[in-house]
Amino acid sequence: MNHENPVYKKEINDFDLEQTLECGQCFRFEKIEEQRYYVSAGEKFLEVSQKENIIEFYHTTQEEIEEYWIQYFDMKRDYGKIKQNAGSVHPVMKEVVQYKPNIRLLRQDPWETLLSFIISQNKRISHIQQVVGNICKAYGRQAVSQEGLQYWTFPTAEELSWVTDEEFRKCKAGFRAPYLVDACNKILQGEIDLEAVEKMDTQEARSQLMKIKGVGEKIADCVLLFAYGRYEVFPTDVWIKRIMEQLFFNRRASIQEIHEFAEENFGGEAGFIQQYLFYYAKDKKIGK
DNA sequence: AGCCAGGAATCAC
DNA sequence: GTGATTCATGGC
Repeated sequence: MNHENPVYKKEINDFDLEQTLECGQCFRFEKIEEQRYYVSAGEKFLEVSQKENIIEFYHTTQEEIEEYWIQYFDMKRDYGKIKQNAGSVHPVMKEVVQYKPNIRLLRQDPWETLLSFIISQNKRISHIQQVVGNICKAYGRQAVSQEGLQYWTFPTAEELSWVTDEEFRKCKAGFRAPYLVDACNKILQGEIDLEAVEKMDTQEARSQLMKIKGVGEKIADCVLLFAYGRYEVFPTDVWIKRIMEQLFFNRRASIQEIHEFAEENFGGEAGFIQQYLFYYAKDKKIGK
């Protein structure tokens, strides 16, 4: 591999590659060494590395970088400002931000994000990765990167149209297998149009996604945040619930209470703050 | 061995 | 409407 000549090289602040890829928002990455990864996303593939505040891309083209990866890594956003705001919305958030969460919100493909987060329910990140990988290997297409490395694309709804409950179980999807079948059916029959969701307001978009079996509020919000850039949503899983109870409530709180609190206090940056809290909670093993 | 995982469907009340 | 139980699988 020619590591002297990246296709793209950029100085960028408030960005940690490892944190960004391994924080549980995406699942198709492979660590090569410290701060060097293969990343698959939709039908695309990339090698990316970081040294200090320099990010480098390999196995891609200038054109693909401009039309895809810049947006994927949300590279044009000033995360210094985001963190500054996050630290000032509430006294407790200062500590969370001082914990150096240099996570960027990836802008991912809606279909891949939807299926990945259906799989995610009641699973740990490493296991989600396994199942998503199994599905790509079984039903995606084999492709070759710019520098001749083989990888698997994420299968489209069409490519999954013949896949049964049983077949998804062979990929270790378990009880989520029928949910995946339902997602494929609703997309293929046009009952849900993932492109149309882009234009809907967030409430309507959420209720569209929740028509799919196995998609509740939390998974819908993950898709809205990670694929549609709806930064006002606040996906509330077990970790977020625990950390919110500990930092802001000092008691048990319902999901609804937490959402209301996030809306009032975090506003349009709730999604970023959610990622910071998730990182903080997991790293400090809150509630474990 | 038993517990739990970036939850949601289902049933009980 | 809320609360407990169940779901498939793997890792600690």
